[in-house]
Amino acid sequence: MIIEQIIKNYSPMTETAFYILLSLSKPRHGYGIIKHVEEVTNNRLKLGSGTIYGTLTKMERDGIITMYADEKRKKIYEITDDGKTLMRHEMKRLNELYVNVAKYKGAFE
Amino acid sequence: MIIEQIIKNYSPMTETAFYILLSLSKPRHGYGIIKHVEEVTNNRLKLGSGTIYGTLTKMERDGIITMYADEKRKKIYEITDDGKTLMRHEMKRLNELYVNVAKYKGAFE
DNA sequence: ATTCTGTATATCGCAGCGTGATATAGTCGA
DNA sequence: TCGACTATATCACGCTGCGATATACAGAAT
Repeated sequence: MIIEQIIKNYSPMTETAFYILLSLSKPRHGYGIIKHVEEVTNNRLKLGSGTIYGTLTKMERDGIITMYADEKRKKIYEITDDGKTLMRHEMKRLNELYVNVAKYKGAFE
Repeated sequence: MIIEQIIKNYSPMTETAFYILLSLSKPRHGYGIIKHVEEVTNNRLKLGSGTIYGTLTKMERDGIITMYADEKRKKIYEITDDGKTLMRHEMKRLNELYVNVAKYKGAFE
């Protein structure tokens, strides 16, 4: 899958997809990602099993992540270069969002 | 609809829902929201008609927004107090996201 | 020994959302 | 009068996140 198509299909990224890829800042397996997401969101976000394994399968199919190691009871994934490009793109979008939050937040107080 | 239920149902907010509510920092009608979203996102985000009118109907039903004026060809909406509470909640979440972007962005360069 | 908690993955159907297409209609300038 | 823009409404489609369900191994406690 070409990178333009990937960006189109994955933007705007859901919070779930974003935190899964963020967790792959280092190689991790599904369950490890669930725990890492809980950690960085202070237990706010708890991913369901259907979410994590479904998303990982889809992301691997699309070339955003790849199998790093397949241990007996752990499938460890890492992010690909296309996945990193996608994340940089998404982080730019989040920056825009943050700027607009700062600009308009007074209207909602 | 009670505020806890609203927050649960609308979190995490989609980018679309967020920019619609952000546009209601002042009273606006559907088409005006579409144009305002294009403006604040530098033409990146163009809401489809199905998105805007469907979302506005749903938000009004849930008490997040309310009819401000019903002119001949313009239905103008404004955000309610519950809608403002929801936005403050969402903005807090976006802050968390932004902090994590800053923390991990080096891993994707 | 058994039971409970935690680790680990997979699949299914449900509900919700964003979207483009389609329809309708008024306005204003070329 | 023709096109571009304003303005709203509804429909079916595809995708996503989710909880439920299933399976299975490990270690600790009773």
